[in-house]
Amino acid sequence: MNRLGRDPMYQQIADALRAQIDVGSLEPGAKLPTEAEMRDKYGVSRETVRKALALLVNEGLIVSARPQGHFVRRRQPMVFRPQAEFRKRPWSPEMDAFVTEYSAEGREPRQEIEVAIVEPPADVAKRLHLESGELVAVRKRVRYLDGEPFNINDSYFPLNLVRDSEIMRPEDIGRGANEVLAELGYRQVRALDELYVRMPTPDETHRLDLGPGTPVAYHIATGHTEEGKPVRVAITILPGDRHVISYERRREIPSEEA
Amino acid sequence: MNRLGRDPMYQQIADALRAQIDVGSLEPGAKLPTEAEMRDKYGVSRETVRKALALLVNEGLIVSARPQGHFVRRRQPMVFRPQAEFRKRPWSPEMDAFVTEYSAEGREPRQEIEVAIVEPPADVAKRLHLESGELVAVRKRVRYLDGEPFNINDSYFPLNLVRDSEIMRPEDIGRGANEVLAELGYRQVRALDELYVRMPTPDETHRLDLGPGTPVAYHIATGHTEEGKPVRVAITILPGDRHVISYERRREIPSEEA
DNA sequence: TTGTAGCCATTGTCCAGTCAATGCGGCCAA
DNA sequence: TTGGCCGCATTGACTGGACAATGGCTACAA
Repeated sequence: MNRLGRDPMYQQIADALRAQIDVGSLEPGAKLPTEAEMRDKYGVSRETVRKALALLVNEGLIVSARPQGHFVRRRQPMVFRPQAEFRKRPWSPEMDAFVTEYSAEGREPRQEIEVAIVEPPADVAKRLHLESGELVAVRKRVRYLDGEPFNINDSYFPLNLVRDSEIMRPEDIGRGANEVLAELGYRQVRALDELYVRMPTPDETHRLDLGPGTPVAYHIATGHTEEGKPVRVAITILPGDRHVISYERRREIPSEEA
Repeated sequence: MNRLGRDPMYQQIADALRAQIDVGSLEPGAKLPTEAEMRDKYGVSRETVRKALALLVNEGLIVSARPQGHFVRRRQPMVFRPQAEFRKRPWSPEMDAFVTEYSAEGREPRQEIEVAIVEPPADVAKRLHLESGELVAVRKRVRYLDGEPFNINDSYFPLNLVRDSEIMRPEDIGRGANEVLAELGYRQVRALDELYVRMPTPDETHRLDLGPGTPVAYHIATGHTEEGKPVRVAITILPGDRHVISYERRREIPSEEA
């Protein structure tokens, strides 16, 4: 380990550790050497070692647990399948097997629900075709698995559609909010999903108890009725280290064309 | 700005800057104060200012351009629509409008193609149901827009299906590799998409010229024939700051159930 | 006008140190 | 045995400094 290979020292140290993690000589959950040990081993100052570690933390490869040391991160994703709301059972044997493989079997789910009437955020207002000043009902849910927060799901509905309905009550709706909306005469037949990948905001970091180096998927689904009226926008924040998002697709039947 | 609000100083400084960016008083492209200016303004050492800036860089909010200073990052995502390969024209007017809004109009696309015969990575081998030792053909593509790398797309095919076919030639296939596969008797009718969100590997960072604080989506699509035989795995790496991924969904026709 | 050498503001890298915070483990008392 | 206190190893926060690297700008030369 020297300066001739002209990467900065902290890069070289990070690379060395990353290689050990990739190769498996440092397994998930394993403890890294302490900062002091690495300082002596590489002959640099502690701050330089810390910079190398900070790099890996930001890459999501390791976590620090003061004062125990640094550890290789463990991962165990669970499936998020947006299509499930329109189709409980997968079409294909492939998807069936996939969902089974990643199921959260044996883990204990829980959710907290909160309902409010608010002015919609700009992106929601736009997708619901609302004039400025029109209000929305929002059902905010935080979902937990084994006591750990797993994702945030906020569903927005135009207030004039759902006022006084079951949707306004902060309880679990067994048959689903979509079904309630359908009973009110607004059955969704199509949805448009958008997925953005970015680093979390500080608020998201806090609400989801995210470690540094954990990106999130920002999933925004807009549900439309047969007539094309948007009646629901659902925003889900999915921490990258706890989820796989999956879709199944099928080739169109030729007669499908306009 | 003081220590009483017990967040560390570098957090407070980062928060102050983040607020200015959120509120828009620092617009995309704007130059931040220099480190020396902030050191004086907040009465801390330069290293502490740098730690605050490093935070924002890792959040993807700012970039540093030595020696010009730090700047608020610009974003301009384009649409990635996996369903396009089975369905050129969107179903719904909503998706149509969405694709139009984010189109890459006026920008100049280019791609580099490379073909090789390799042992498949473990995740590919598993999805193609290959025994260990079986080889695959891989078409590696890097797509550019206006000279900037935009995404990486590697498509894997079981070698025994595509040997000597057009797929092995490192040129653009106008009608698509899927069509060639169909002509060979392996028409894909279903696909299973998985999306993972994570920080890029150093290799991806290099190939896509990613700045720090840019997460990626790892999109892995497995195409199946009518009989359920997997014939293609496509892996796409999508930098989070340059893409929106979108899907459209439709409620099933009731008779669809098994 | 064009090229170029060098100045310089700015960020990048690194050091050697101080003091604070944290949580585990062991010691001791009830 | 149990419970609480405390020491200690370890990471976190921060300082004030040094020198390197970079790229734009200016002034001067061709």
